[in-house]
Amino acid sequence: LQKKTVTLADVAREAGIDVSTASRALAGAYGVRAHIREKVQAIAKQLQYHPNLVARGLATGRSETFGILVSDIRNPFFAEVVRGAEDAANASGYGILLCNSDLDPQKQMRYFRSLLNKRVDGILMNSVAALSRDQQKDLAGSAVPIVLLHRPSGYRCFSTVVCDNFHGGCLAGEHLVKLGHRKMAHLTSRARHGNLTERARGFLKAIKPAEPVLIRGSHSVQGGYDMAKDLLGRKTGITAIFAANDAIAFGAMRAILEAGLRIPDNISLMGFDDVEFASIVHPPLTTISQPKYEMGHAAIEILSKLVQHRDAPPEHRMFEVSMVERLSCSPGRDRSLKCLA
Amino acid sequence: LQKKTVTLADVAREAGIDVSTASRALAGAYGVRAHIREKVQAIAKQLQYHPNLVARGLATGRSETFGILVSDIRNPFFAEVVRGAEDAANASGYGILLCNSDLDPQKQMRYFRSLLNKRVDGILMNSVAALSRDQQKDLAGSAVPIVLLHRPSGYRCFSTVVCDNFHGGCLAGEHLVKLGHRKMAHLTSRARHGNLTERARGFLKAIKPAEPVLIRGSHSVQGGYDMAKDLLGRKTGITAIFAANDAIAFGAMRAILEAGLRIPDNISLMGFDDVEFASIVHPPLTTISQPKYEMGHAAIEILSKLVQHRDAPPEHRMFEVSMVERLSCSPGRDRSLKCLA
DNA sequence: CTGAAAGCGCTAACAG
DNA sequence: CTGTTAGCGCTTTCAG
Repeated sequence: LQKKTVTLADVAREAGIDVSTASRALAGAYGVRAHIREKVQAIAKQLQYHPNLVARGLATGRSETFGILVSDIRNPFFAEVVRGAEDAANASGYGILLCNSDLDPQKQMRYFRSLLNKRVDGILMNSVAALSRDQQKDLAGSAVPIVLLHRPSGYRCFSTVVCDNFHGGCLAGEHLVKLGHRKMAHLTSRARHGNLTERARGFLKAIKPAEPVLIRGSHSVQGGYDMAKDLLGRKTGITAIFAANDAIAFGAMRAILEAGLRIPDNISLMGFDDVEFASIVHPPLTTISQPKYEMGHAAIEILSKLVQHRDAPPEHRMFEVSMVERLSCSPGRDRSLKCLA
Repeated sequence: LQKKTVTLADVAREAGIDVSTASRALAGAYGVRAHIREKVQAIAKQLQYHPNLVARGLATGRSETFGILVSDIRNPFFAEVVRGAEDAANASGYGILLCNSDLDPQKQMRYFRSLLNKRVDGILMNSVAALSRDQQKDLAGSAVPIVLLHRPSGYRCFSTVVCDNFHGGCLAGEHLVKLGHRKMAHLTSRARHGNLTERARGFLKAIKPAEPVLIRGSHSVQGGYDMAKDLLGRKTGITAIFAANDAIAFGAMRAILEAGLRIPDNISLMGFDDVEFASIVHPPLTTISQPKYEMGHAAIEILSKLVQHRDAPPEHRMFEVSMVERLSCSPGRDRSLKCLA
């Protein structure tokens, strides 16, 4: 923490040896006599030597840094993933360069480019779905390992970390059906979005032969609010709602309460993700839980591995989901009459 | 995005000039004939040249990167601040290295050190309160500009970005008093924490001569839950609670509801921060709003300025707060009898 | 205005 | 085992 930074040359001079020897001595032994290594290490500590990682990066071609490109860190889902990623990175001596893309293709590509220019050793992106075919090809053509948080439709050269979205959708559907619900709605994204599509597929399959009222909008709190308001205005007589993620569910919750209805008495509500606030809202939200922190962690582990073995094939990890039952759902069949919607 | 990276030397060779000239040409003119500059720029684009920022960093001593050291990005408050910071950084061509310290002094110092080793151009830290005198001196002694999100008690060499916590506390107190509350509680942190202390001071002053029941714990959702549970168990007869931040308020909210009480009918509740979920919980939380995004933005602006003028004095910016009134508070005086607490 | 040369601090082949 | 020699790719004096 000194003003005048001490370099490896200083250490070497003080020890009366060459910088290359000093480098090796500090690098972790191998090919340097024990007593001289210890001496160098002692001097390094005494002089408070700290390697200039920029210089090392230039010499080695590795920056000991990963890039993370999410749509918005304010989304609690990503915050959790990023935290898991950061912890994993830190444990392996890596740093994290954070970028927020808002899923804007332009921004995404610009950030990607700048991460490349900074010579990151790998990149974790939440989605390439908004990118054109050519843009995706550009990413694929770059030399850096990339792991995605969804299954891309096209290129197979990306690694992926996902949860079992399909199964999650099934769990939600099965739960609501078991509770006796027959007329249900599903609130999901308008945009093409691999994960949410899978959730919808699982849900549809599970509630068959029933068919949900399908509403599409923005997969955000505001979007959930808008969709639910629209839904309630239509008087469809549904008794339960499955929101494609918790944010949508929170928005829907507000719309439902504002409409003078009660959860779960009049309408049952389920979410997906299990963000922290799912347990804090009132009523606490029944939702499908995915291991966000672990997924971020796993993504970085994959990148670390890929850095070691440059030629290793992309890796794919799928995490199990589970339903966490709280208080936002109740039996549906016999109550359907009471439904004011 | 090509496999074989093209260097400045490639561009120079193609243009038939020296790398130094090419460097200047791309750097932004100055001292190079217009037509040759354009030629170089054209070739650079055609060859898809992208500067290696690690190399540039080594040469210039600047990394075009800021470090951000927050306790936990999963805290929505910090997510918002970081997003503002990232946007500001990006706008000036900077990147953001994100670290989560959990306010653990060891971790904090380790991260700080590693940011220094990566040669970041400045650091945004949320707090140094957990650090010892000596550790703070270490930070102060480093050459990088540092901006803090609170007023440190000791060293004056840090820049700061804060909101008017004292005034925010006053606003909360005045509001509750105006509503007729006389017996109130304040839920705050156990740890020394500049910002929260200020809020408490403002609150105390505003409700004078009334004296609040003061409860201390962890400034988190769980902490709020525990504190409120403790409080309600004591049967103090309070009719309103001012939580030192929204997280505490959310926890308190759950404890209150679990105790079979209603907000605001039995107990009024106020928070501080105005995170997104303050408007989503039920009832929506009345709280003191501080401009989180703008504060992160401002912090980076200060760092950018400090990078330019290395010798400029530390800068201090205080942001105004405002009360946003939602539905978690109601008149207190005549209801005090109804209070079951 | 432009080229030559030096160097940022470190690593990595290659001799000795 | 250790020192010598080359760079990594870029910026930046300093001459010409």
